[in-house]
Amino acid sequence: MLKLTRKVEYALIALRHMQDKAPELVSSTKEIATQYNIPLEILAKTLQHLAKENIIEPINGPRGGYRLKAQLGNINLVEFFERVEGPLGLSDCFYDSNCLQIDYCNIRTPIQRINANMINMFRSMTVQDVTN
Amino acid sequence: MLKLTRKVEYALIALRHMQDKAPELVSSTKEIATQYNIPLEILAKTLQHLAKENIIEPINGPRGGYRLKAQLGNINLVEFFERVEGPLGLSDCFYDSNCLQIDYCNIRTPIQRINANMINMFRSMTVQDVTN
DNA sequence: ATTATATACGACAATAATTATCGGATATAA
DNA sequence: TTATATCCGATAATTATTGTCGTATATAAT
Repeated sequence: MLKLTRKVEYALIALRHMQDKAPELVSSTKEIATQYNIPLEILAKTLQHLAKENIIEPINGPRGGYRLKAQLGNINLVEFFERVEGPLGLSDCFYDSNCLQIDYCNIRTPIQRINANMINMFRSMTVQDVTN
Repeated sequence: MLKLTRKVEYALIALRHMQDKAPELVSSTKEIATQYNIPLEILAKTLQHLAKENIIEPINGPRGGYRLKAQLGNINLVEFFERVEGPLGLSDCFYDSNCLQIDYCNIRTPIQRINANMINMFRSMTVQDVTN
């Protein structure tokens, strides 16, 4: 409960790795997977996703890899989580009405308040707060 | 990601249901399950768990059920989540070292900071903030 | 040109966590 | 005695997450 996914963790590890280098230097999937002991294929998918989101820039071919493209200080954690994992919320019912309780639920409003607190908290931090 | 479990939601629904009644009145599992469209057996387990935690009091036999025992305003949400679901944290590595990245991880410290923010936020609210 | 090394990406498989079900026990009010 | 309730371990089903495979495309170096 209330956990980050591996995908998010791998993404953050990779971003921090890139951030620790000079901006023009490139990091390959293999290099990162080896160094942090992350399954190569999963990390590859994750990085491809970040590239599609324009957070990193892919460089094809041998000696290729990725480097940072976006300003990590401009991406707050809610935005980042949603770009990597989709809609964020303590319960699904805030963005999807497929819940058996929804018509009778007596905690929807209070949970929504708490959800708002959580969202605000994550929005007050940027990716750079993690990668620095 | 970052979701509550059904178990926690069912527990909160049940507690609010009890809180809405006069304190000496009893609510049966069946009554709550029916009213909120919750699978009976799961709710039963959840309520048994809450009873073991001394949050509610069981009344055996026909016309039995449960009623509130603890002061919901005295139980903050971190305590509640942990009593219902076990240790709380954005990643397992804060209470369990079974992680392949743990020796090389470059985001452990920053994630721990964020985790602390989240814990503080949930600790600043009580169960009563949900059931009222 | 050829080769080696990289990303790109859809389909699929395995694993783990969550959610739900079953069977039979005990307690007690009517 | 009976009906209705909690109690509780074992297990099954479902879903979400995590991981794998195969193949295609891009490009730098030789």
